[in-house]
Amino acid sequence: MDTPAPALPPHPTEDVTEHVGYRLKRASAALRTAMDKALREHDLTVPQYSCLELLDQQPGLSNADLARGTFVTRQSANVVLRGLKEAGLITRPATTDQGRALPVHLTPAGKQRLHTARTAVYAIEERMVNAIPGKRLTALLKDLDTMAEALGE
Amino acid sequence: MDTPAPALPPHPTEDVTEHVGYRLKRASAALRTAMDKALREHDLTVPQYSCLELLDQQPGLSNADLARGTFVTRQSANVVLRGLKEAGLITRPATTDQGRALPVHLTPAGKQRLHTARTAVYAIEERMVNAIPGKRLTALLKDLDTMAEALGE
DNA sequence: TCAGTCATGTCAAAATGCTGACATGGATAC
DNA sequence: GTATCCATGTCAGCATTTTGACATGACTGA
Repeated sequence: MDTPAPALPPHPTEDVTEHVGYRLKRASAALRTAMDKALREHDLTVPQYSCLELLDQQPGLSNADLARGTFVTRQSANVVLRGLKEAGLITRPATTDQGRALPVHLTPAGKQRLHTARTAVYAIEERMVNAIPGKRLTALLKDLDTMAEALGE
Repeated sequence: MDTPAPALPPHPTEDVTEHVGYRLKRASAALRTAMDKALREHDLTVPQYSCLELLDQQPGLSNADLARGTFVTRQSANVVLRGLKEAGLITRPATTDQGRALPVHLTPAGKQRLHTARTAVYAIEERMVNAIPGKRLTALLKDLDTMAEALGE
């Protein structure tokens, strides 16, 4: 009798909390909570911060671009942008010559706010990164990417 | 002149999309979307499914327990439970002898619904798991856990 | 006994996000 | 040219989730 091993079933445990999905959600929720708390002191929400960060690196992104980049719908992104404009952190033309996409840019105030908030956020990410063996970091990043792609329709 | 290397900075890239937080969010969002789509055919939302799954493994959990287990507030969990009760998938006493916590249980219909929906969800998780080198799965699970703990105050 | 603390359940209001729908500008096929 | 398709921005309505607040039951320490 030698079936090589009890052959851990494809879905190993009956304990949901052992599943990848659960762990993923848990880690993600923890990050979200930590960022939320940290950003509150800078009067920013997580989606707002995410938009600022993307705009800092790629000025001129459109609403739809930002929606894709922050993993929400165009409609949700639109609301975020309205808030950021209201706060004077971004500019957005009412019209454009070419196409429909309206390019968004950070104002000086926007850059300022982002730069101060960033230190708080980076401190959080540092806590995360330092907690895992440096050796595995790149593998972790790759695996997260791989999973995301495997699910992308 | 021989600084040993460009000495990859503690926060390696200026590209946000390379950060762990971004990848985490991306993977989590992809999973959420996939589950949402799959569960819709079973008339369940992701939080509803999560509650059913937890209750199947640990009958008698309270609303607060489920809130912690699904990473939402007590108030949100309460709304979810109301929906599940409305749909006849769970039972929840109006009062209790001991304490305030009201134990929730699955109805036969609840178990039934869970079992059919589960196959759809497991198929998704399978896509995820199969995409990553089996060797790294346990390390990945551990790292996700480690990160969550590192952030939990 | 009794005051203080904690966890639970719940109400109300606000914020946030999504689905569905529509109009417009651009690109493409014919 | 024109018909079709796609991406964008936006409106409206609905669902979900959170924050803030309050009352209740249980435990603890004085």
